[in-house]
Amino acid sequence: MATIKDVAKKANVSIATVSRILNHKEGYTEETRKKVLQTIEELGYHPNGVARGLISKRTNTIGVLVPSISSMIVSEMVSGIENVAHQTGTSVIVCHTESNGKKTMQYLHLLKEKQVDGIIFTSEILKNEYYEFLNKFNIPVVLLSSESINLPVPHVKVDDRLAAYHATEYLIKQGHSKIGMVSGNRQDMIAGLPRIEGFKMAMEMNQVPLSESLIVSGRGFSFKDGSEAFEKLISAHPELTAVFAASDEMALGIISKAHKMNIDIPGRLSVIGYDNLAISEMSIPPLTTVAQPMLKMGESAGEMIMNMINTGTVPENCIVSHKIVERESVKKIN
Amino acid sequence: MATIKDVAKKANVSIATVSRILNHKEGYTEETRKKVLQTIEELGYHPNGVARGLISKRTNTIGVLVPSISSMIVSEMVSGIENVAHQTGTSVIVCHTESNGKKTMQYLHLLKEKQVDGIIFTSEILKNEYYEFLNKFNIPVVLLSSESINLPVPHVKVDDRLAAYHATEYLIKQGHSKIGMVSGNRQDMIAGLPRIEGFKMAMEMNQVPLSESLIVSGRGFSFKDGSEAFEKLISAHPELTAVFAASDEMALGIISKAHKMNIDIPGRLSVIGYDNLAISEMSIPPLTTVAQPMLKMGESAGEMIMNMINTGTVPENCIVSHKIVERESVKKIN
DNA sequence: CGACTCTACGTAAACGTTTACTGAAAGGGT
DNA sequence: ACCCTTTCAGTAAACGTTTACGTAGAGTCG
Repeated sequence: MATIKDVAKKANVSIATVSRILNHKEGYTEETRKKVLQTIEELGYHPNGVARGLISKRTNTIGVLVPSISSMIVSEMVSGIENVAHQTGTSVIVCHTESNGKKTMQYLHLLKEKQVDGIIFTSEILKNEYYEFLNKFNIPVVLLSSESINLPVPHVKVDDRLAAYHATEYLIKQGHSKIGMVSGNRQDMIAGLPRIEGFKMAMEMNQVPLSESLIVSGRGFSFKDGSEAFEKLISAHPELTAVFAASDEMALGIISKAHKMNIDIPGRLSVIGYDNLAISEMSIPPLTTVAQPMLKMGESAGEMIMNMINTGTVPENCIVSHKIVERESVKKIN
Repeated sequence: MATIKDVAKKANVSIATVSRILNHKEGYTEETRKKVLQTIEELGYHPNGVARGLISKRTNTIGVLVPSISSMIVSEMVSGIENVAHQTGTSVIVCHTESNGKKTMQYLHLLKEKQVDGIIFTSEILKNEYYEFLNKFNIPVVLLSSESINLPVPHVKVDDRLAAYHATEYLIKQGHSKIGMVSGNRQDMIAGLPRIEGFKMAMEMNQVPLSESLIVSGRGFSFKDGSEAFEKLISAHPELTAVFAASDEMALGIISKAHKMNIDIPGRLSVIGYDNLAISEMSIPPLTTVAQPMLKMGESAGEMIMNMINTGTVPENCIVSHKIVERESVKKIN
């Protein structure tokens, strides 16, 4: 395999010159540049990124930690990250952590050993342990679709509380006043609690009757969780005309279960979801839902981490805006 | 940042000894081992993978090239790959190539520069240009859910023709004799043509009437493609009682369109899909489909590439078995 | 007790780059 | 003609490891 030395020898110059040419520094004539470039061509030489990384302390690689939640929700964000990373010749190592925290620490070690330039934490809370590790080694971090209350780590996310507020308000504006919520895990400080709060807030602000029994939460945010939680909800509150689901998958679970129970959607029951996954336009009926711009969020996170790496500064948090995409699962009533 | 030198100095040994201890070679007493391990702990030393990679010519990193097709179909395979990779401390760089071929070559260059130990090509045909490049630099490759007729590159995939044959035969066994197919891109030598062939073969072998107009193909394999192709198919052949869709997404498109046209599924029309994506159990009705064991395929491909890397030998191809998972979108008739 | 074999460890080269430093030649001003 | 500056280019150190080779001391054996 040809190295920079081979090129230098064959072109009758020093390796320094070759390096300079490759890196577009100055200090050579157009003539030698041509000559070197040509022998590079002849030799089929490609620079060795590992050697470069060793001395430059930059690997042009970032790590992304994602939990093994719905692959659908994650893959778009990762695409966004890759989009901006690849523009600068940076590549992305994705690590799927199980909810199990031990694996996360392992991956952190792995990524540190690989000398990644930065790490993006996705949809996962940043434990102190993780932060200390990263901080100790000066590895830039950004949180994507997550946040940290106490640690000085920048994040990009949508305002879940506000989005849930809007979703609920949307239902109310369509004339609904008997509204329930199928929530995700209440313990989840990122996607669980805030959405519940937003729901409650919208109900209260609009003087819609609200009781705790109108909110039933699942174990997670999955299809099955949604389906099961909905069953409880609807049997306790058969009068409901609308439901806010904390995720699209849950909304699909609701639709599926409702179908089995012969509850027409949106005829008798309206459903609004949360996420705007690709599948939400494939459902019957197509799902009205609040859209998180996953791709854009990924891109923002990518840009943030790149900035941190390049400038060493800590950027501002980025709250991206959600919007409600209206399809056919919510009916206007009255 | 602590290096091996710091450890050596503080522990009063040479760097060689530290290295030997770290790599579990022989040549030191238990006593010195303890001492070194302890100072490693004290210093918070972590080995630098880049430096190691430079000399050992192994980066413990593999690249995975995936086309930007349905993210759903891809993410499981990637998970499989990661599963086996991570077991040996290897990490995975995923590159999303657009169908556009130029980007693929770019990524190949990137991955070569990063000195990945091997590359997995997913759902993409291996052009000669790619192969030559990889071959020139001796980078192991395996094809996942793809194959090459003329190039000596091992692959893992299901037998698409056979699987399509079985899917069609399944329909026939349920009593259907008026069967159409909504196929993907005919030009696609991997997932397009073979599935059509399998369909035809099953029809012929079972003496079910077959005409070219019973097969209408979409541009790709998407929801929309399925929906559009189905519209054409059903208007030309309103007598159909069953359809074989070349992908689950297409099947969902069919179901959705059928719903709009007031065609009951499976009451009046049975549908069988292909892929067994997560969403196929979320549809109404839940989709009967051909399951490709994506996760397992990813794992097999991962194992194959690891083998190639470690032994330098070329493993056998791996044809994994599909199976039909029966849900509720196909009705038995007569 | 000398020769020989192990064992435990150190020395230094190598991996393929980047870059600070140095130097030579050329050009320009007086 | 001399000095100063600029431009082009080479030398060598450094990055943090692994590893081939060398060596000193301890143990074994006749």
